[in-house]
Amino acid sequence: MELATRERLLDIATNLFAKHGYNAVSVRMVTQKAKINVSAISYHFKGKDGLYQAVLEHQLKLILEALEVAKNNKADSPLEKLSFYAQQVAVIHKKRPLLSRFMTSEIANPTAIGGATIERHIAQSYQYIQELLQEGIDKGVFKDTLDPIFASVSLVGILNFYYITKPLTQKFIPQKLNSGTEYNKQALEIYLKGILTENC
Amino acid sequence: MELATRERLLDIATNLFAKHGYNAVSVRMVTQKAKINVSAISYHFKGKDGLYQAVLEHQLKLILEALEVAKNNKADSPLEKLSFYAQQVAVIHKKRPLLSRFMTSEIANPTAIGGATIERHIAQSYQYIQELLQEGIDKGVFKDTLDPIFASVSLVGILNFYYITKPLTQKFIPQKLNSGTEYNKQALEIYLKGILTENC
DNA sequence: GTCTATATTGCGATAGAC
DNA sequence: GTCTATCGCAATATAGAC
Repeated sequence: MELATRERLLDIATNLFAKHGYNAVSVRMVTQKAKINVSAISYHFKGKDGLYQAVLEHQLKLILEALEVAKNNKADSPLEKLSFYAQQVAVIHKKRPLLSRFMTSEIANPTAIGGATIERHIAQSYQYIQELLQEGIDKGVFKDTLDPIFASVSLVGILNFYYITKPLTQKFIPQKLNSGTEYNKQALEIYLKGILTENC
Repeated sequence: MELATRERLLDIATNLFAKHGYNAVSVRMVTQKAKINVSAISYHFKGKDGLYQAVLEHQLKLILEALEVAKNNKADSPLEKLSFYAQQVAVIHKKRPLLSRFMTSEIANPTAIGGATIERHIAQSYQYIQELLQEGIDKGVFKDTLDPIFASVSLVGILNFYYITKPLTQKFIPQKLNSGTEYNKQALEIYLKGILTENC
């Protein structure tokens, strides 16, 4: 069974936009790969902008969903919440292997279509993490010398950089099947050991 | 005294390419800002590709230079070498505030002009860091459970992510004068505490 | 829903005058 | 070194036939 034209276009466009970026991809490329006429883009998505927006929405959807799930962990300690959040990051990257491309591309060179949307997603993530960090500092489990803002950047950075640079590093870093999960585990270990108060 | 045309074009092109990326910038934009005719690009740089290449070369030059300087620290311990390297990262970002834009853009969507060059620069940095980490593990100062490859990604990530996301986060993260240096200091602290063997 | 045909705009490059 | 003028091409978009 073949995918409906709209879904096929969305799939092809996702891969092309992820690899080359919005401006380097023409709607002609997309429709040629889909073996359909150019005008199909306008019919299904009201133009190139609409196509890109549809792609982005699908890619970003999981972020806010995961954030909502994380926020419902009321019972846990800040340490456990941070660990759960980190795990969610790995899950999302596994489900959406191209997401980091879009995020990175929009961070470096925001487009009129995606820039504000991505900014909103990142801002919400940072806010949640900063609250967790502050809670941990107040409770004495995280070092009180920490700046929660800087520390939130460090966490997001250490957790995501592996995926961001993956298209580049996979040429000189051997890839195993569950590397993402393994990286995530070690990165979180380093980070948590780095922010916990000494108790020995 | 005005800058020579060539330098003025280089400067304007650097800012435009950094902000919008290679494909979103036309040579007409550059020359209009410089208040000079389009054909000047071909005259001075043999076309748009040559212009972008000249911009990239200027931006990247400091990376390999800093790496050479770092490698000449034969006397120090792995711990001190890592700290020195981290400090160099902050220095480079201060000298070239737009460098992270180019790196990030090329990582997400490599161009035919810059992709391979950036890859080479990053690979060399990773190799140096991995050697330091291995040396530290062998000497017993870094945890022997560390994977030096993953740990090198974590270090590069935690050190650079602040600069990568700066264009985006500066809208909701208050900026101080020497934030870069301060971030760098705390990030390195977290990372080093995270990889050092416990000795208490 | 998919096609052809076409309108319009902007791109990079360059020959040749000054 | 800088300009004008122009070429050739590819881009997005859309009206209208099927």
